[in-house]
Amino acid sequence: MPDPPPHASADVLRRLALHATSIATRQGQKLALGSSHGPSAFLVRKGTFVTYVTLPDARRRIMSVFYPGDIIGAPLVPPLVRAVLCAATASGEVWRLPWSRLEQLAATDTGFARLLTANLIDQAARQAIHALRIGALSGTERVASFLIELALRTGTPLDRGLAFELPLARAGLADYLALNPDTVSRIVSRLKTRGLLSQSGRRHIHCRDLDALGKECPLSSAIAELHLGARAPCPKGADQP
Amino acid sequence: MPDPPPHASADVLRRLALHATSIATRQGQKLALGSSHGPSAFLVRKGTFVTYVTLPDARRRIMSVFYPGDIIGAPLVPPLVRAVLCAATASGEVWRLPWSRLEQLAATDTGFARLLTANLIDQAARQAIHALRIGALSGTERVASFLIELALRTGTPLDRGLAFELPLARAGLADYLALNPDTVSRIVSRLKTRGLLSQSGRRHIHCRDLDALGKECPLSSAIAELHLGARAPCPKGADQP
DNA sequence: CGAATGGTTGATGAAAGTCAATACGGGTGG
DNA sequence: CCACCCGTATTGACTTTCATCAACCATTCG
Repeated sequence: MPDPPPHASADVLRRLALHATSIATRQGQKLALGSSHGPSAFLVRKGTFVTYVTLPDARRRIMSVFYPGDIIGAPLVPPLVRAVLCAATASGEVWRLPWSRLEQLAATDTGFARLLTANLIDQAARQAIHALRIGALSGTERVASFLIELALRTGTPLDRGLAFELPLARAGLADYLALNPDTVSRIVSRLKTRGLLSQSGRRHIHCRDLDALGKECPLSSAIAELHLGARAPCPKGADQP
Repeated sequence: MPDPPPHASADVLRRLALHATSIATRQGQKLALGSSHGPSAFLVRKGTFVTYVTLPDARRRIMSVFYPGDIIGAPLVPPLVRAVLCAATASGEVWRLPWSRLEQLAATDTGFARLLTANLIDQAARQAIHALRIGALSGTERVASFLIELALRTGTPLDRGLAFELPLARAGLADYLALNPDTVSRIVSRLKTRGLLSQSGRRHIHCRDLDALGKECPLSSAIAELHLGARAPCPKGADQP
């Protein structure tokens, strides 16, 4: 770990809260990356969010998944292809502020600047891992690596393993992992048959033995290193801007 | 284009030159991303460079391609998997300086800070395009999109088209495009047969009609938008640090 | 000129995509 | 609380694409 985990200190958050508006989100809600007042920045507080683009031939690709603590800046999202920020989980919360305000804060508030840099570097690393996932792994390996990521980031201990919610439906998983919905379904079924996962309802996954799942993909140790330190969501202390 | 093209102004470069060491590189030369003095930063002056990682199962993946004007910071390269920076073209030149020095410069020199930010955002956009390339395009589309990128970035006008050098051999192309060397070879052959490309020697490509090549891939307009503005290599004016 | 490296190409197989029929889950209204 | 309905998920049959292996060819460099 090059840097301490990106735990926003409560102080920094309190200062940030002075400039931000809290937004409660529902599943599928889209958030404009910019308005007439210029580009926006978002801090994820609760839930999972994704950015996606739609290609000329109507294919959709999910570019990134964001977790609590992540900072999303309109200028950092692919500026060419039309990108959309969208709430993935049933309920979520983000803080929004103008990108210019965020830049200003970064210039004047050392604590915030450090937080921002650490988070952006963390995101770049995740992006790199994801590029590897898509470019170098088989379907099963891709699914396994993402499930491990979700388990470590968002999971809660249960019965000697981890339980977590899928922030994406089959089609969303497929769009993120560069696979087909049918293929994702087959792969998940196979993992369940082999006893590596169990599912209750459509979105609840329980993985009894994360190490066994880790054996399914060559990137598991890198993913563990990245996400273990970052597990804690935003610290409490500045709950309402 | 959100920002002016990242032409380093000669002034900024002159200031940067005071802190940097020039390194002439040959094909395949590896550059350490950090030393005992801490992480390094590089500014590409001439030639093409790549970063790659080697997966546990010995597969190699090229993560990024860098062109003149790009700034490479050790902390920004995937910090988990062991990454290597490597000169791709026969001869190249980079300036190296300690990452801490670069940070310091960015904090005190507004012109340089702007240059750095613009370049990092440009790189992020290219990274996003590349993720799309690998995740959403077929083999032929991937190859076409990369050739268009190279033509626009590094090509010189020739006979109503563009001529350029491949910075990577077949295996390198394959590692970057998430394909097999054999498959890349087949695809390039097919493009040549169809008259979209012609090749002289092993690494010289001539594309008579870039629009025709553009029709082979859905991302061509995004790529054109990104790379057209950035064609000019580093301006002259501070040639030796 | 000849060895070595890298490129091409054909035959084959495995993995994932596509299409279509069917099953399930979760919400709604009776 | 149950029955129904819609959207989503699963699964099978088939096709396409790409990877693999192996043999052969072309460049380049000593």
